[in-house]
Amino acid sequence: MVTGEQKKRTRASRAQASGHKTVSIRDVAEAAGVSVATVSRALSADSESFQMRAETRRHVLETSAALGYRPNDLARALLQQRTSVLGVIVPDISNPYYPGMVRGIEDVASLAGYRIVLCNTDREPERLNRYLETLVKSRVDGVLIAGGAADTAIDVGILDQYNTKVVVVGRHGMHCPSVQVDNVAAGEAITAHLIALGHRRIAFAGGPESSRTMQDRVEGYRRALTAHRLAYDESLVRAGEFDEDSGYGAARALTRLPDPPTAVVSVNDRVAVGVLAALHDEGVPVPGRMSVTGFDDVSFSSFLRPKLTTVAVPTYEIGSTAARLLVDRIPAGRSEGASEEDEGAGESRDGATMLPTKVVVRDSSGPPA
Amino acid sequence: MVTGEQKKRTRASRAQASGHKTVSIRDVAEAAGVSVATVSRALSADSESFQMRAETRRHVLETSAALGYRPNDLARALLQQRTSVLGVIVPDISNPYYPGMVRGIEDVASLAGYRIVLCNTDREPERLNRYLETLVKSRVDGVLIAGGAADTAIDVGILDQYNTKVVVVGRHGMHCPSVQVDNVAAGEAITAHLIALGHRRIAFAGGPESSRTMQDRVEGYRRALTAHRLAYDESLVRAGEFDEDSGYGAARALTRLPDPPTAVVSVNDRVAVGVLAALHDEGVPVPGRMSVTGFDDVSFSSFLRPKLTTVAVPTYEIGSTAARLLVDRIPAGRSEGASEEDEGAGESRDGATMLPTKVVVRDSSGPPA
DNA sequence: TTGTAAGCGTTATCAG
DNA sequence: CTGATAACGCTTACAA
Repeated sequence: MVTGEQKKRTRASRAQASGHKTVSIRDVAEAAGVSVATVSRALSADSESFQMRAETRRHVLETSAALGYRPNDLARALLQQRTSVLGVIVPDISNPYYPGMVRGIEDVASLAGYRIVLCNTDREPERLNRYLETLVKSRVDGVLIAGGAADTAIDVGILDQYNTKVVVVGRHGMHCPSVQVDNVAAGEAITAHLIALGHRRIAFAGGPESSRTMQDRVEGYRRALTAHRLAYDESLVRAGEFDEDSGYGAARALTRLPDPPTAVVSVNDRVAVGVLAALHDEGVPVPGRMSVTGFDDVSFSSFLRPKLTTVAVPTYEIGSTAARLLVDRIPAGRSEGASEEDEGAGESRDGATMLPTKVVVRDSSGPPA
Repeated sequence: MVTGEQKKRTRASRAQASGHKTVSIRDVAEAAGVSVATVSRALSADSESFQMRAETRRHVLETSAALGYRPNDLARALLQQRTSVLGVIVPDISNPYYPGMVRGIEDVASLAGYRIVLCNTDREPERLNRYLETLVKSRVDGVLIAGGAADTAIDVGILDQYNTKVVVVGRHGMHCPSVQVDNVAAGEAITAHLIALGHRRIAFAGGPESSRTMQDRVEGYRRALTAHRLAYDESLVRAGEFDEDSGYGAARALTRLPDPPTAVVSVNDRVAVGVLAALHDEGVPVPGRMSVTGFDDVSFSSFLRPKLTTVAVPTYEIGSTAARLLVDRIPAGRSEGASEEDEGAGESRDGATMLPTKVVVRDSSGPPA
């Protein structure tokens, strides 16, 4: 009795002092004249599975609604040891490659009952690790790491110490599942397309050398050259950023070469836009005197003039696939461990799920002059 | 004694059963041979403010590190009544207007010690409200709502019942602070630019009629017309989506009109890209026979040929400003209420912070033929 | 069918 | 200077 009164007074006074009134399960219980357990049962997701008088349930539901009660997910999470939160780490959401992917992630996460917390690393390993630390402290159920130095000695230890599942997008050195596109093959394919058109001097534009994506696409470009017995000329590979400016600069430099290339494969569509702009400014007709290709196939690619030949990369699917992979790795019940069964269906633990890319031939590529 | 042993056994067995070993403050306490209170103090952020033997602190810190202990933010949040999480609601992160804004939000949130959870509504009020519900249940400290039916009877009640601060981006009918750009004025300015160039028949392309942003930009367009005694011709206003396709379709329709316009203001840059594409395909020179303007000034605008005349909208700043506004509204201590003082410095409760836009004249606009 | 009470992992308030 | 212990809000055996 006395205890009850005290508690009530505590809550009441705090609420009064702070000027607002977040209602808890106990408030509902008191108002409805039942115990908190009963309220919990009435409001539980699988309420039906409990044996209780329909009348009681109805009454509790009504009171709860009347009071505007919202169960505290924090308390629940603390108890159940799962937060229904996924960490999503990307280099930079304002890089057009990622929004589609994040959308894919959020869509399946949301459908599966998860929220996502978004982190931007700017490809700085230090930031990556700081975010991982934060995410672990907040006990997210899983983390999805996309691009940006995923290799850099990520402290996987802390992740699985706290039972945090991980899925990586892209190539990496980590011991965990991943979703990838074969950028090497894609780079090779788009370059081969140019070679088939008759090009012999082909340049490569844009992208930071530290990026694995960039490295792979260049590697593919290089392989295509080699496969067709064409020389790999370093002066034709212009690294930079993933933006228009890099493309612009690269193209200007390229056209000024004593022996300029007849085609340039860009590391992504933004870079290609820059290339196209520079070529336009230099009065170089595309594809007449120079063929140009992009990578990713973002929305505006087919609206450029000339329409951009590019490699379609299914960013949305990359995201949704990765999210599904992650969600599926998270044990359902509150304290499952590594029970053998739930890892079923040929889904390998550390497997790389490869998604297809596709060369989309449009108008910016054609035979050399 | 007995109780202690029991507890220990419980933890141990659970850990064993589940196969992993998330370490708690009690584990650290036991390992270090001190009480949990001491551990908590040693690890507290303002540890220095506590009176304790340096030796003890050092020892605790070491043990903690050795065990790989990561404090559980959930427990802390439950106790302190604040999660350090911000909800961010946008129509669609893959719409290029939002990534920059979200980046701005995340940057200041992160710096202020907040994480952000991202939600996409696709402008569906139902989804908006479902997300709000979720966010409140997870007890986020604040919510940032950008665009997309922010008007639609948002249940503000539940928000401040659970003491969740809100900031809105864009015009709205809610009783809370907001960050806005004056889209009406901007629409008027860009249209005026065209009029000053000598245009008399000016069209408007793209954007869903349900969008407030669209409505405002059209309204500005209309006002400019009226101010200059030009007729507002409904057949010249082609609604659609915010994408390239809408621009393309609108432009084709416009050029086929018996008395086609000599200029078209697009609701955003993506639409403008579509317009440009259509005009190119129709053989209509820009700006020779048709001037085109965009809105937002996204990264590629200055790389289009002709370079796009547009209205620069500071999306990053919109995000960072809104986030700062929100963070500043969240009480620092754990259970502050609406104490009068901390609302100081002329920062009005429901004020609209207006951010400037700027007409950027480039090459896609010029005098009519 | 419903209630009691033991935690989940912290921090803060008292004592010692 | 350090240690018990009571919350925070919820779920779930176990009792009644």
